[in-house]
Amino acid sequence: MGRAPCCDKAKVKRGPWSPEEDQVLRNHIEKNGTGGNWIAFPRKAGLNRCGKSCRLRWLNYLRPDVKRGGFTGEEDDIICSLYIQLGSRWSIIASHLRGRTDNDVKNYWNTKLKKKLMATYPATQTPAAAVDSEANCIVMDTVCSAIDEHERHQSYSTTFSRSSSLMTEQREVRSKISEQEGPAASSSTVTVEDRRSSSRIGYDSWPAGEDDILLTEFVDMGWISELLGTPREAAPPISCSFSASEPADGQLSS
DNA sequence: AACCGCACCAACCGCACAACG
DNA sequence: ACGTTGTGCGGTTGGTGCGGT
Repeated sequence: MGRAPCCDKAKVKRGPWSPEEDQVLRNHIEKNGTGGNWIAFPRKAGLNRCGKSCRLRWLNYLRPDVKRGGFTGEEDDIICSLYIQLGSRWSIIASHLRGRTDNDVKNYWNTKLKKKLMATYPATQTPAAAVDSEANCIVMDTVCSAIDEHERHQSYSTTFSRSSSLMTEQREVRSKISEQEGPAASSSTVTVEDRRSSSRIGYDSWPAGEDDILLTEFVDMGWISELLGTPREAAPPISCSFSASEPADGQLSS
């Protein structure tokens, strides 16, 4: 037996909210707050709506800090970058964008951003950015696998196998550290160096408890802006070497 | 003017998980 | 420890508007 529904769907109003309903909901929250119980909320507020519907309406539309209007190039970058790292964790992605809701971000990705990227990088095309910079190679590979794990990743797997092997390598290092030091100590750091100058251009730690390393933290995501038609200064071609290393405090042995 | 297809986005649905008794 | 309930989330649907024919 499944769980009981949160409300009687035959009795509550559904569909688009009227301005009057919006006003009732807004007024009640301004005076009393949400009350900490959305199921009971519509009865208290005098709305003939499902509690979940009230919650959604407030969070996605009526909240005073909800930002309306088009997404900026900077927001595009953030969404792409986080999607690469996290996948469709829309609530987390939205939390990095002031005033945007998970529903907004999800709709924007599904209707616009994904199509833009797919159109810019058909499976048969070798991205110029990838030729110039290994850093961008890695990002591109991850984008492809994130957008379409089967077709795209296979298309690029030969050219960009580096990122896959790198991820595997990182997991193996972490696994070894865990074996030696225990799960609590299973953290490491990763540096990215410019081979020409041997200078460090990227750095991140890999804290215990994190499932995956966030490689894209290191690389300039500006190329995504270029793809999407919001140009910014192009990153110079850089050769990168990735290596797992001990944290600065040297507590761990590899 | 009417129709059609498409894009957009608000809203819904169902599931997983957390909180609580 | 377990069952119940509320919340949050991601996937999906359906209404609306707009452009093309």
